[in-house]
Amino acid sequence: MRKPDLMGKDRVPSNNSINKAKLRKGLWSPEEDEKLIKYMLTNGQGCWSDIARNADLQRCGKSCRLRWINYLRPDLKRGAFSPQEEELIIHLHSILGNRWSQIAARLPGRTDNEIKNFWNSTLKKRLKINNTSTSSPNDSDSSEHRDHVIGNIMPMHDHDIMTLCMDSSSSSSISMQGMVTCNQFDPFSMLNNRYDVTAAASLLDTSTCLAQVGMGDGFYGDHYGILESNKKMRLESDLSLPPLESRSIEENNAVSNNRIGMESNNNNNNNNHFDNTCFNHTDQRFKVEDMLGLENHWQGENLRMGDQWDLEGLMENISSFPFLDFQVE
DNA sequence: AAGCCTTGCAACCGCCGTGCC
DNA sequence: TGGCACGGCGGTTGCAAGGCT
Repeated sequence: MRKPDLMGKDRVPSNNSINKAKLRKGLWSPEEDEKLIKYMLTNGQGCWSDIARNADLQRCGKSCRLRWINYLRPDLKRGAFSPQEEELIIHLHSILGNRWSQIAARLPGRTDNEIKNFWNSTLKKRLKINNTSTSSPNDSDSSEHRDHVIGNIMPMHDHDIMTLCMDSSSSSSISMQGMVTCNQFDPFSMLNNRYDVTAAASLLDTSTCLAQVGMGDGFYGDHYGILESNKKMRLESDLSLPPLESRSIEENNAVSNNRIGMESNNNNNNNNHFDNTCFNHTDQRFKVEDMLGLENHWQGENLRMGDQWDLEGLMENISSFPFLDFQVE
């Protein structure tokens, strides 16, 4: 925490920064929060320096952006991280490293700052303790589960991670029927037998779903190379990377701003209520790939929010998945 | 009760990439 | 092509609150 502080205190006003000299630093007051919230809900996201100016905030745009993203955003989750979230963070961190924004993108309602803080203050410490206390001589042969069993934290199966993502992604309102189908197949329980055709088929369902949500993202792009060179060996861990969260609320808000204040909030799936907001995530109409940054042209191209994914159709196009090199009978 | 220590986390800082002029 | 503004990101700081002695 920082004390509210006027920049003028220790800043020498320059000729071209008379306005900057008035910029505040430190903690945000409730009044400032209110101004920013009001402005954002009325006007949506734009140029942050304009927002700071137009909202009558003596803050730099950067500060406004940070405040909004990390604290005021309506879709933010509040409260402690659930065990599933913890496990997901650990899992993602094992894959992504300190790319907090990437991790946050896969944890709906959580910010990179929040995750970073949580990692540095809690998880890092816990893992350190666990690593020193639980290492056993037999650990070496359990490399297949290395990503999921860290210290004595409860191992979480990939489908759990998937489930978590599905649940917590509900605010994005993408129909997850396809995902549910994946879970019904329980593909990960069969992963130990990689070359089992049934497992492969189930796996395909999962990868289809994942690909539909995740392809086009830079990370998957990176991993495509890995998969190309080491497909089968890496399939498990790659498939366990949960889908990206839908785009940030700012972007969603930009779409739904017209509705703000005009519709009641009937989104029962969204736990993150914001007293004076009326975001309606269930009725947004724009392409899935727009939300998810997809640029490929698969059959999901024209899917819209609320549409169901045509898994059967996708299954017919198995060969279109470049990172699957096994054959389905 | 008071002082010290630890923890959690909001916010800042500096760097980098991108777009515009 | 260089300079500037801006947004985004990861690392770091420093305050408040709670715990401990």
